[in-house]
Amino acid sequence: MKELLRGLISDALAMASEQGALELSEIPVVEVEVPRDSSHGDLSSNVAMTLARVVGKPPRAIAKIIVDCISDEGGDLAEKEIAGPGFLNFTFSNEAWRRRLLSIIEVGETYGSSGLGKGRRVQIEFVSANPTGPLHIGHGRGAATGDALARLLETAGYEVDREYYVNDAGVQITNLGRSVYARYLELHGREVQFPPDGYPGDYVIDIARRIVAEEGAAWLDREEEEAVAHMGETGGRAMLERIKEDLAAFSIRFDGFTSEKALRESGAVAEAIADLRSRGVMYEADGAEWFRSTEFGDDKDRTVVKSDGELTYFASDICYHRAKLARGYDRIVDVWGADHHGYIKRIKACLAALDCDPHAFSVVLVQIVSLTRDGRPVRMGKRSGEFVSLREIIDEVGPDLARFFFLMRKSDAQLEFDLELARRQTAENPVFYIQYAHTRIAGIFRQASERGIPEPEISAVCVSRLGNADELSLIRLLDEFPDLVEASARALEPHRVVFYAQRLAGEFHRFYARNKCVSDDRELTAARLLLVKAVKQVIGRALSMVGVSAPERM
RNA sequence: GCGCCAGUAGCUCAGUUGGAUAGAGCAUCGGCCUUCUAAGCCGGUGGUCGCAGGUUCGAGUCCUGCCUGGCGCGCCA
Repeated sequence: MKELLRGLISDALAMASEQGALELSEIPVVEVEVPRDSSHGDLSSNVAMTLARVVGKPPRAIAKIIVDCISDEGGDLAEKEIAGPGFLNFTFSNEAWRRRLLSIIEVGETYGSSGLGKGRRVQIEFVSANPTGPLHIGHGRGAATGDALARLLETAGYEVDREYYVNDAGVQITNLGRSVYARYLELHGREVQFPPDGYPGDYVIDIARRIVAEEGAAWLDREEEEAVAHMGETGGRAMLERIKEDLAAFSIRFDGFTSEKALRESGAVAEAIADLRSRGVMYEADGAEWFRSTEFGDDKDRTVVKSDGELTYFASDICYHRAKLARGYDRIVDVWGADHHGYIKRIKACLAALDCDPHAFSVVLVQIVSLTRDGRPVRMGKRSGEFVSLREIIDEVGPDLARFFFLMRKSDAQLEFDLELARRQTAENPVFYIQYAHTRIAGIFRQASERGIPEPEISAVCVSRLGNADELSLIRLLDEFPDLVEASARALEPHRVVFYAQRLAGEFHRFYARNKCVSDDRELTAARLLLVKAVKQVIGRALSMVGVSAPERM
């Protein structure tokens, strides 16, 4: 409807300009929005106010001219008024809303999809947790966010690849190896000092047990270094498998896993560094090699090759992001824990040095989840070995609830997740509130079919009985859906979809409480069935966009 | 010290990228089942939008300075 109104206003401006009522060198972009207060009509525009300075007339006078020039041949408008400092408030005719509903139903399953992305390819990298331990609740939020972003961008017309970057090289894997080795020795009755940087979790013992079961005591006689390397590798592989299982339990799939180790061993990292050298953005100092990232907006230059010849973590990152570019993505989105925000500048710098358009790269930061149980904080952190795994959350509250809670706040705001509350409070749970709306509509259709009422055909005649306030509110909200999807995609903010779903469910429950869908009035029944069918479809779509199921029965 | 994020109702949070009288859920108080699922609906209570300036027709939103909280500032990963 926004588009429709923008057209009417633009035409009016053109006419006013032609008639000399307004002196316009060009027709400006007309902004139209849903007013907060419904007494201000269905849509309002501030053009008259923004034009005031350009045309040199008071806003209300301009508004008057525009209103007089609007030619509403289709009968779409019921009211047009000038209000306050110069707002133009419009109310559409019921007929216009009914036409809108029909067009929504005709679009069908794909309603809400858009061509915003124009089929461009975007890669979303998320989770990317080190394979040194199971996923914890923070990773869960990243997973829910990344996956929802992927779904959102797909809906907005992008072609999306989901990728997990595996940090399976370097110190942390060695530490895992040392930890497993220590447990391995313990299992063979040896007294050992557990490594100070080791991972104390029980899962490390599980890995050691597995190695004992499969390989016996063979490693007792080998060199420690060799054993540690082996156990790091085995452990990392085992952890990655477990991570994949946890993700599967969360219904999250990836199109690809890129291994840091593989990047290093293939020589790709060396190649990336050579590339930067050839671009003249590397230099040597203090025996190390640096990337001149300050030239691209970073706060300080960054070490790429240490003075002992070892590569830094950043070196792999340069390579990985360079590889993303080489794969031809039009956009790159990285979902990171907020504690990594300090890395944004250096990655941007590296991409800029590689001639990548800075707008093509975005980082979505996911803030800490503070987990509480019975109102008391649950401590987290792999170091302490005392953390709540994603798996425990899923087992406790289920994937739908977990996903929904992770997405209930914008991702860069801290989130409090109380497990007991999530479980206990099921009666007033927002997830169920939305799902219940979907279920109720399914119930309406069950009722209709029991009474032998046929699926209504889509026609103008059919919806002609719609027009009360509850019905119109629903159509208005349905109308907003495509804009909502686009805005969420543009802002990379999936939580907006959650809030929309809550609003729509609320509007439906109100409608449901006051209006009977299936009645003896066959025309009205058919009309309302069409309406709620559209509502069901959109609620279902919104839920699926955040990865939450939409049940037919509860 | 520098940088990033946040500060909105008792609590948890939205706020359509600068719009009109700042919203929702929870909590609390009071109503509503002869009706397609009451996991629901309707109403009441509740606010110095951290503080102070500035920008303009108009600021929760933008700019500056301060206050508070979280995080980050390695030849760690």
